[in-house]
Amino acid sequence: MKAIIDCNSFYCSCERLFRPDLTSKPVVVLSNNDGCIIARSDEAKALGLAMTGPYFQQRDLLQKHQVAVFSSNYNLYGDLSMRVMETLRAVMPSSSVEVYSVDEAFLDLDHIASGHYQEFAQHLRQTVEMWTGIRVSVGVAPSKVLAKMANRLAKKEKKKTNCVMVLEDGDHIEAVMKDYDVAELWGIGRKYAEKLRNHFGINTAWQLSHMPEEWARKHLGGIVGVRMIRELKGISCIPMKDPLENKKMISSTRMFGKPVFTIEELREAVATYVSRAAEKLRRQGCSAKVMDVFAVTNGKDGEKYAYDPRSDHRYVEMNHATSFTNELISYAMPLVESLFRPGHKYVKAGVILGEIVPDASVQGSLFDQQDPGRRKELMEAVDNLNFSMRNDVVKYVASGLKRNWKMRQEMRSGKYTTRWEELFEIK
DNA sequence: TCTGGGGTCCTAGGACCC
DNA sequence: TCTGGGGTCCTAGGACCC
Repeated sequence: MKAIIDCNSFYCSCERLFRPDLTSKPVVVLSNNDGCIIARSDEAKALGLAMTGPYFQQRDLLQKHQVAVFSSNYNLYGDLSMRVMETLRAVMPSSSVEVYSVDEAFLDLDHIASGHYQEFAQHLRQTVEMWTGIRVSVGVAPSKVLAKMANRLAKKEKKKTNCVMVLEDGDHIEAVMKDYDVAELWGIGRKYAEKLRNHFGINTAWQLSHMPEEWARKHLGGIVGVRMIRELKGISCIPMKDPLENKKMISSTRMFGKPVFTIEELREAVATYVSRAAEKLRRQGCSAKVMDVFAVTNGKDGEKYAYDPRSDHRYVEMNHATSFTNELISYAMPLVESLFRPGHKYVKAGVILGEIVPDASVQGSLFDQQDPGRRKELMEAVDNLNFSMRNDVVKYVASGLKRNWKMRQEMRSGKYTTRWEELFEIK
């Protein structure tokens, strides 16, 4: 059996942890740049606030109902996420925990005897809440897809289910699936949902589960669709992922707080993103061989916003895989030069690192001038300073000092758990 | 003039997730 | 005025090879 454990309105719960006065009040958290609403508490959902709705369009409604609004505070969420995951690893055999996202983990329950799932899931839920203050919901079922379904149902009826739903018995599963909208399945997005409904008259999970595999292969993304059908039948075929796997691609991209028109500013921004991506790369002990830099323009007046993040990009394969910030920046800058077009209004830029390999297997270059050992120490020192003090306490000049383009974050809460100077105070 | 079949590798793009 | 960021996996199709 598989379980998925999922934090309830995670970002909102994190904010509330340090603002107990907001318990059972509506709370929302905004995306970077304070652009969209990306998390809503139950109370905010009840007010009819749309997920990923643009903030400025809903501002009136938010004010009218005195909703507490926060800019996203990823340092805080990341730290609390780690605590939740550590709790799971303490209660479970740690190899059976797959961290799936910042607020979710799949669990392998093979060590639990049939008939004890409910009890175990409740125990998990209570332990996480007690140790971290974060409330979670648990779904248990024979496959990941069905566990996700159970989890969603548990969340929908928190009172009735006490945030846990176990789907074990065949009749129970059938009854639930007959009533479950196919569009809400994990793995069925907007496009497939439309196609299923309009072309094939499939509306429920139950109907979908009875389609032939060959049909799924043809119409539902090939092997992905076949797996979906099997998972719905309770045959687990989406494996648990190895937690030690490294990322295959690392990126850092941002909308600008204000549009950028000059190459100097674009250079600064890209150098900053390179630094950030390189940090992530070093954190997983890897180097990258290729780099892609892109910039998104906002057309001329009246023209539709071209939201293809790769619409204008340049790509370089480096002499050898590296994770040194200065080296990566020196590869990135010529890309910016060749990308930049005077007179354009840039609204976003980013960098993507690819062909990522563990440091241990990087081939040294014959023509390397600097001693890589020394540079490694330098990078570690920089990372440590930036981690323990304040972000970007040490940075490269190329990444700029003024940073006019930096994103807006007007309502960010304190980094209560990761920065001494922002420690939570009780008076 | 006639002009195969099988394989691999790469990239772009589409779909999905949170 | 103002619409996020960071990923994954899969397929189709082109280029190239023998």
